[in-house]
Amino acid sequence: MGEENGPAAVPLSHRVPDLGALELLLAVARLGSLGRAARARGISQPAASSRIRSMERQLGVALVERSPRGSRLTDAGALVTDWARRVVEAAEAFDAGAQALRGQRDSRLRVAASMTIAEYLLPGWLIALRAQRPGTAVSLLAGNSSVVAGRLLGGEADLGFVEGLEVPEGLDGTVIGHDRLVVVAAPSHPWARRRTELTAAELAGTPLILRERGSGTRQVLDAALARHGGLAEPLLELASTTAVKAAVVSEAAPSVLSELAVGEELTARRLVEVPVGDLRLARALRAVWPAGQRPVGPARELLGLTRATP
Amino acid sequence: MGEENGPAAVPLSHRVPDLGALELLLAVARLGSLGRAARARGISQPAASSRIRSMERQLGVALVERSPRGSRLTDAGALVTDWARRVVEAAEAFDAGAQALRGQRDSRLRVAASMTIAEYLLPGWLIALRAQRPGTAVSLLAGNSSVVAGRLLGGEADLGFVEGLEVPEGLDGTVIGHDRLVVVAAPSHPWARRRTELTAAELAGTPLILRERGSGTRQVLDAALARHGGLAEPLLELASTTAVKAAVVSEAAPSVLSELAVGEELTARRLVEVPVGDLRLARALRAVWPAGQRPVGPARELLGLTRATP
DNA sequence: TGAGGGCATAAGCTGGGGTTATGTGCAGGG
DNA sequence: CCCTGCACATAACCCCAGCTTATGCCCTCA
Repeated sequence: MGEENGPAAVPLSHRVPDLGALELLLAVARLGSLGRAARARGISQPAASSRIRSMERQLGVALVERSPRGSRLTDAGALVTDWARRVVEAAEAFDAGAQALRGQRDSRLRVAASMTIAEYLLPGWLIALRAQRPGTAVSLLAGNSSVVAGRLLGGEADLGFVEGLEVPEGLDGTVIGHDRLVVVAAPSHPWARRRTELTAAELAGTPLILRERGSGTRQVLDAALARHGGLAEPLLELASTTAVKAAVVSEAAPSVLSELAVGEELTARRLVEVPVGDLRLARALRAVWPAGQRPVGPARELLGLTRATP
Repeated sequence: MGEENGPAAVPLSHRVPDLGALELLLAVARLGSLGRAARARGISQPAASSRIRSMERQLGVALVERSPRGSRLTDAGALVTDWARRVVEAAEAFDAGAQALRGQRDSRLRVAASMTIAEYLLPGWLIALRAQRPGTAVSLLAGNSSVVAGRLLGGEADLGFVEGLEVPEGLDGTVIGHDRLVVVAAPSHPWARRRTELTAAELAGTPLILRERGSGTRQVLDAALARHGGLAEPLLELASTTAVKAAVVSEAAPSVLSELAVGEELTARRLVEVPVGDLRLARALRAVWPAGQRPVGPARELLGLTRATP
């Protein structure tokens, strides 16, 4: 630090237009005119005009082609708009999650969910639910299986989501998916080029980069490899999934992570999955509710949205 | 419109903290203190304090637990931080792409890429390149195969990326991955529950939701299904991939889209892939360069980052 | 040729986010 | 035991990004 580091020294937030500008750009792309976009976003036409223009100045690229009959995106503008869409989508997920987190006890739908589900899946469901039943107030509480069970049994939650091998006592549930743990390595790692499948024993014998002991992922891994000689001493123990991913890419050692956490890295090939022949590292993801009380109303609605794989 | 629509009427950008605030929150999570986070982001401690506080007010949730010896995230704060991380990551990709788009002709590395690659893959590569060789100025031009070839042969680009069946005349190249087209349906669609694989003929005979004629995806699909009776009249033709995805979810008709475009939807199970037995809808993604001139310097560097699947 | 849609420019206001200066509370060492 | 250090909060002030209204120009079409 303290070192002049080129343009990278300017923080991200000064180089990327703010969400309002990105949303406006999407509206222009969709509606084909600055004025219409302005109306759609509830601002005046000059405001939209100036905002787009200052975004173009900031990025140093012409985004829209203005004409007396409307505005079209330039080629560069189309590309920028696609990238902007991903930012806005992430912001929508943030918003959906945050709104549920704030949700009061008197919400119409009170959800209790495990961390993994709350983090990766729930925001998407909430967006879908909002599209389907706008105005449904949802509240979210995140915690482990016993916390979820407690809330449901105490009548403080309407629907729960847990990951694990069995349904907690006193609850009914249905499997809505699986959290598969996958062995991942950097594309440059030898394991990424193997022609034969990895064996569980090999995996157990290799020092990995892992979350610290106690994390859900780590526990599953420990248990699954117990019969294969037990997990070798980790090469590195880190506190967050993000840190683990970064280390895998750069440190050239493999790791085992939830498929949900590395989905994007896998499709972009920043990480590569290494198949393991004799090991299935999967936990069921379940929706749960108090035994005998099948969900009704909004809970039933949400449940329907999650039932991807019956 | 014109209708009071509850809290949803407030635009997203007023309900989601701006990027600066999200970055600051990540810094607090990482460093464990408002003051340190403030220094890391180059602002004063009171500014950080007030920013975090106003974010908590905006979200209606306590994010950090202050103590005289530092600040820890609350449970809700950890969740919010995870969601925030995804927004910031999308913004980083935006920034990397936009910066390359602005890049001048005298950049150290001039890249020409097809739309699909520029949209989905290049930003990630550029982030990795920046991590590995900070300060490398990159310029990006997006266009179809012949545009890319023209730039390379004219000496106006150092490295190209194209998708397609063959390497353009005058260029050498290497396959760096595959753009697989996948049949996708809403989880509620009958195809999502099939126990048998779809056949190409069935697919060809079913009205789909598609991009309009002329899009790259559409062309590949047309060609591949020609021998199976040709594509049925589409149920709906839409202008953007996003619109297609939305329609597939709600209209309950399937579509065929690039794996890159639906990766996230698949892992989150908002969409389900339907395997097709007798059809491989894959295009190679290739890095290309003028015949005989193997890339050197930054181009070689970038090429290394993309060689996920040799 | 006049009306209307679409974009740009100008002038003025407002508030969010920044700064410096200063206060409070707790821990640990001399 | 008190003093010093660190971390956070409060106060007072400043600035500019982004908004609004008013207006002008350009092009198209009836």
